[in-house]
Amino acid sequence: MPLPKSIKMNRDFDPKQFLATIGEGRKVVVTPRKQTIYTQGDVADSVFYIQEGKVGLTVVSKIGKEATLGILNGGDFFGEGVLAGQPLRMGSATTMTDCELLRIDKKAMIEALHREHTFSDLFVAYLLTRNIRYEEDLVDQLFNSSEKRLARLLLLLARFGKEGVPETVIPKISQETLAEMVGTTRSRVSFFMNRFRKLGFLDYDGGSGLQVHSSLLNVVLHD
Amino acid sequence: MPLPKSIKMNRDFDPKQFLATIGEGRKVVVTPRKQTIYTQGDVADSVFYIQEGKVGLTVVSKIGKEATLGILNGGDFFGEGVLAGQPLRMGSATTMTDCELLRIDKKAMIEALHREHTFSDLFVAYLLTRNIRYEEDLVDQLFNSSEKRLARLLLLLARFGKEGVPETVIPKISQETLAEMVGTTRSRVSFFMNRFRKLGFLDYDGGSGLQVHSSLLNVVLHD
DNA sequence: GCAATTGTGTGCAAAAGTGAACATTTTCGG
DNA sequence: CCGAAAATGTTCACTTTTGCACACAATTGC
Repeated sequence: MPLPKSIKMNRDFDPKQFLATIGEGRKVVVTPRKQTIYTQGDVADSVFYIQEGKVGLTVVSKIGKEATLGILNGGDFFGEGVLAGQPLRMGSATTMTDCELLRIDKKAMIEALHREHTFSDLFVAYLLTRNIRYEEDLVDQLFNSSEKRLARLLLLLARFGKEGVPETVIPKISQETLAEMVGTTRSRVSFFMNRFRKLGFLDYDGGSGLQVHSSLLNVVLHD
Repeated sequence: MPLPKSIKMNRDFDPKQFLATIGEGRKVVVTPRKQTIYTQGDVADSVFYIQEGKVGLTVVSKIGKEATLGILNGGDFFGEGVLAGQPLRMGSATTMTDCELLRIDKKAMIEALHREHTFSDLFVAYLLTRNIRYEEDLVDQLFNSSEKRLARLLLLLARFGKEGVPETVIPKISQETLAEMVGTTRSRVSFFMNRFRKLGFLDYDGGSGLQVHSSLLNVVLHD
């Protein structure tokens, strides 16, 4: 096998081949949307891999405030903290769409990582991109105002479709969730969303999703 | 080899044994403190491993604001973004003490990860703990006020020595750096530091390091 | 279809945080 | 030991953010 130029995330990875590399201790889980996969505080003993669908990761603070740490897609892992020895889930995982997940026992996961390079690479690639994303999110929090953070989030959500397309539709997401991701209050999100709309940076009218004019919204970020 | 219960960070890892597993493309680098290892925007072609010393990671925003993303210690890696295909350094790395680093070419790193399970485990363990730390930092930013964030940071810095010791000395770190890590202004840090001192949560008098009374400072976090 | 829930648009006072100024105090190289 | 440079303490006007409140949509589940 030729040595790769970098450790690549292979999103066209064939699930069936993948399944074959793990013997016991793995199970396909199919869930409808808005289903809880695990809850903050649960005993942790497995890692999940998303074959299909979107999963949201959230945390609740001592005083009941809620934060959304990220939205994961097909090809992503979650609950991997258990591999570092975390005995309990530090947050909750909920499906945001109908999902097909792969639940892998901790033991089977460690075994698979040792046995299959393809799989190990896939996992390391995921960890690296996740690290980069967390770092970017942290920098965003440290540098930017809530208005800019919201603009960035909308751009990130929009870019999930295609590259280079000037405007994209964002599925459907409540201002409450946006607020939890940006780290601000819902009223603030409502205020900025209306501002962006008035400035023509995006369109929405209660119904369905919202249309983001990326090139225009970008102006907010770069001041 | 028996299968481990979890992927453990092995901080007693023998550097010499480690060196042996990597052929060409690795080099021991010895630097005095306050030395720049790489700067934001540099072309990236290698990963670093800290054998000895402390390294700070910083980022500068477009408007010149500076943030410190973390302080790494012996056994940590940095610059690993290159493995995910990042062509340029997204931040700067600077030694905070005299350091002994291992510089590993990207190619040699990927090779080593494929060849040596011990090394691969070490790296994956590092990525996992780093992920957890970033996640915690992000949650901290989303939930807590700057006073609490400062308290948490001081507790984290203090705990680096021993476990269970009620009070510990933090080396020496400027309020400026603390501010960059907490994500606030220096004047604010000065204000809170004095408050903590008046309340007897910590001691310092210009000179040397500062003494943190962990159990007392903990009160700030838990309100 | 209707009631109950969930989402949105506003306004506003109080709290938190910023940024810049200026006075001291410490550190450190020579 | 001295003076410059770095670090710290303090103040203050100004901005941002929060945490409510309340009035209306829009959606969902009987």
